[in-house]
Amino acid sequence: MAHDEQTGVMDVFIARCRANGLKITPQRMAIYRSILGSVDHPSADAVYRKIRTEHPTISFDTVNRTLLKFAEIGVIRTVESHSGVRRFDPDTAPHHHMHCLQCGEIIDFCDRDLDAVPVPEAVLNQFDVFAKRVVISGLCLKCAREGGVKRES
Amino acid sequence: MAHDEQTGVMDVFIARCRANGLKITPQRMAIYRSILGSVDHPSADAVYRKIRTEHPTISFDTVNRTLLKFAEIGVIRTVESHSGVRRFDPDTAPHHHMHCLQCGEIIDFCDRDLDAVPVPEAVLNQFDVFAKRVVISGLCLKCAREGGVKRES
DNA sequence: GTTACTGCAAAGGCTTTGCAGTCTG
DNA sequence: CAGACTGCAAAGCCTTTGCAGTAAC
Repeated sequence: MAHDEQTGVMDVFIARCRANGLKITPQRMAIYRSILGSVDHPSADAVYRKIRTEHPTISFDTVNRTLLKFAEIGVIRTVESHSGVRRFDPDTAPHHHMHCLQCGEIIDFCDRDLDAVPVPEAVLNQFDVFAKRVVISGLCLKCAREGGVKRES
Repeated sequence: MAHDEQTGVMDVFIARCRANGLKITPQRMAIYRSILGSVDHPSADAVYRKIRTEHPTISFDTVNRTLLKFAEIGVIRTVESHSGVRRFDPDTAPHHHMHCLQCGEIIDFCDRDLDAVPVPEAVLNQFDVFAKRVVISGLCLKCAREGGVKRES
């Protein structure tokens, strides 16, 4: 990511916070910068452990509360998960998920055709649609090689 | 549901258990029958509370363990969730979800066109696909009426 | 009779809440 | 300076684990 692009992203972030009445603190800047660089879908704990290397005094609670706040104002998202642990997604652009039933990994992928699938009119009538995504469940290559899940087809 | 149809469903269920080496117990029968009648996506606790009215002596642990076992052998599914509480889905046929960001409700809907969306070849090459579903995020009518979420577009 | 399941209890993990001190605007 | 944020600690849920007794096959 080029330096001016990074600056631009942070400017948008700051404007977004201000627009929602959130104060700009060093912790929030660090947390946002950290999660922006994540390609996976980290849990609050994963973000905490990563950020701790640069900001040893930050607390887990601040990280967790901040991530929830960010999700609330829409600068990040929470992703659907089967594991019982909440995970966050810094990518708010439309994209889709492959979800491994064995290891729980969630892998992003993009596809213009899937982006374009129409929302049925019946849904539009009874729901205020913000976003849509295709979620594919199955096994990642690694887990498939290791023998798959215990399941009858 | 007609009586013979109900019987048929239970027969399939029993055969499925036997094929996976699971014993048929009154608890398992009751739990399966209970969740079959659910149109929502109950948590283990919800199933427990519902089943308790008919089987006051059943324990929460049995319900929870049984639901996990059922999901393992594929007679039910777990659904992706944002809330941190695991939820189960008795409907193993392909269908899609509307997910309310405010109240967390997950509403099923069916759509032939969405069932038919093709999985990209790039995904097929790096993933063993079991199922796919379209997940629509937004607000249900009730929550939309109550003012929606705090979020900047 | 053997193997697996149930129910109870305890432990474990993640998330949420309350509060005093501190910092942003 | 006022209101909001941070960090610490404790409490709250939900889920998982171990074990003895019991039931299915």
